[in-house]
Amino acid sequence: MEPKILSAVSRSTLKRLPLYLHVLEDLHRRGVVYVSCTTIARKFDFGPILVRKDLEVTGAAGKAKIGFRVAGLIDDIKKFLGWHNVQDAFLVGAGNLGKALLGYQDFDSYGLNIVAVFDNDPRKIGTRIFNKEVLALDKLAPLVKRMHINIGIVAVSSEGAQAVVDALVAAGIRAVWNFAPAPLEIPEGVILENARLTQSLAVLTNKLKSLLAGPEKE
Amino acid sequence: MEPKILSAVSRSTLKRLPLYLHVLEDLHRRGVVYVSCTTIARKFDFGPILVRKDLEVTGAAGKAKIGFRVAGLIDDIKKFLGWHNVQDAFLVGAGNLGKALLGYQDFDSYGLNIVAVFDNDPRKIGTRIFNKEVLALDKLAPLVKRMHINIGIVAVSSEGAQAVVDALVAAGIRAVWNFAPAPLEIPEGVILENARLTQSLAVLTNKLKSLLAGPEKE
DNA sequence: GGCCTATCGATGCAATTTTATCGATAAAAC
DNA sequence: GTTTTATCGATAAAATTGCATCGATAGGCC
Ligand SMILES: NC(=O)c1ccc[n+]([C@@H]2O[C@H](COP(=O)([O-])OP(=O)(O)OC[C@H]3O[C@@H](n4cnc5c(N)ncnc54)[C@H](O)[C@@H]3O)[C@@H](O)[C@H]2O)c1
Ligand SMILES: NC(=O)c1ccc[n+]([C@@H]2O[C@H](COP(=O)([O-])OP(=O)(O)OC[C@H]3O[C@@H](n4cnc5c(N)ncnc54)[C@H](O)[C@@H]3O)[C@@H](O)[C@H]2O)c1
Repeated sequence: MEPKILSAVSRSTLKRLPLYLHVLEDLHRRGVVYVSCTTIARKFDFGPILVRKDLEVTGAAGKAKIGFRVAGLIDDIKKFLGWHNVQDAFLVGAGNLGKALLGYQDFDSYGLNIVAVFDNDPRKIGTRIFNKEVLALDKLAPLVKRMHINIGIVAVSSEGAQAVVDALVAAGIRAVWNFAPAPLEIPEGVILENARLTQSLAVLTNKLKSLLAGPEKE
Repeated sequence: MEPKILSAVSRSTLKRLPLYLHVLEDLHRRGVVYVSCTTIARKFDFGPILVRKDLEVTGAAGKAKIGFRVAGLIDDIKKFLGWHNVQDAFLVGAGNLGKALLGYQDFDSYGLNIVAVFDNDPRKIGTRIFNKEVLALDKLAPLVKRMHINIGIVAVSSEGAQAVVDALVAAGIRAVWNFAPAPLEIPEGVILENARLTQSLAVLTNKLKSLLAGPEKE
């Protein structure tokens, strides 16, 4: 079957695919060749039918009784997500979070490669973090064009975030991955995706509140 | 109206509440006293009705024509999320991400306060990060009990994550905020919430792939 | 003061998302 | 070789989520 092209693919499905990928790569490392949706679903709190429906969008095909070939499935998901070819990206903001992102080894297996860091703090410009030199913002636009960069990562404070996004867009960036909590504006035709940690935290603390308040009922 | 208690509150709603909070706190800083759902919704790509429905669960009440009192709404959301009282939390994993989390100033406004850090790397134990000493894992259980800690944050590598969660649960932790990509098992009655950056990245790269492949169609 | 307009809050409808059902198929068991 | 069982793939049902409508209300306007 062909993978879905112009994305009627739901966000929920898209967000579950990397979960499967992690499980699959673990199985692959352990030498497992075939896997069923039932086996994958056991790792999560939802059922095998949902897994099957999700995998459908990637174009992967399984066989009755034996399931999907692990290696093939990994390839299909990665291709569908665009992780089979690693994309170069620019990072803006060399603070605490920026450093962590720079030092993260695994991004390449998620199709991402941070090739340069920018900051507006003169004390940081010129220093090296994880063997990458921190560059001034006026280098951003020419380098985006010269290196044909599509992805910009925003890890600056909330106040600076909109200005940084505007600069990235003006420079020709096609997609922005934003870590600041502020809601940002972006023109048509450019992708904005927010990595909001606090959303996850909100779910946690709310559940915890209920748990601590009334563990007797359910 | 009373806030919803035993949570039939959807995850989607829960995840939008912190977004509103950020907008509201911005308005509050700028001296705005009343705000309507329409105004809030303008910052996002969904409508005022959804905002109103979301706010309903917090128990906040607005007035016709003028909307909600900003300060009151902030309080109501924070109370609903459990962010009005700051909870102490333990962090396990003093690596790149762990350092970033430790250095994050704003957690207290999200109801979280990291009070101690643990690691199993003997070279890290005893060092100080952001003025907090890195402790050995055998200190974990007694301190959880002594300090009545409810929240554990996992920022260790995937391989170590399950063992760390097990240790946290054994020590009496009630809720785990996990940053490792591995799917973890947790017993009934303990909350597990995964902060998965790669989910957000998956949405981004997939959209970008579609954008780069066919910008002609929509 | 009466009318107009923006907004809330409630109810009902539409779309999306998840779950269940069922026949087909391929491997395993007997 | 036949039966049994696990799984896929498709379709249909159920549940959830998001959206629209409508009356009520409070403030602004004439
Ligand atoms: N640290 C975390 O764990 C964490 C967690 C969730 C969200 N965030 C968010 O990520 C962002 C960064 O957090 P952080 O802890 O790294 O903050 P930080 O203060 O340590 O770093 C911010 C960096 O951005 C730079 N900067 C600020 N404005 C800039 C601009 N206009 N142009 C270029 N550079 C600019 C600063 O010089 C600094 O180096 C914040 O918006 C924060 O809310 C951080
Ligand atoms: N750095 C990032 O930007 C980033 C982004 C997304 C997810 N993550 C995830 O967060 C986790 C941590 O990432 P990182 O970049 O900080 O890695 P890291 O290697 O820098 O840090 C891991 C730390 O955990 C400690 N550790 C390992 N096993 C342990 C155990 N069993 N008990 C106690 N401590 C243990 C190590 O000593 C080390 O200090 C990983 O699972 C990673 O996949 C990181």
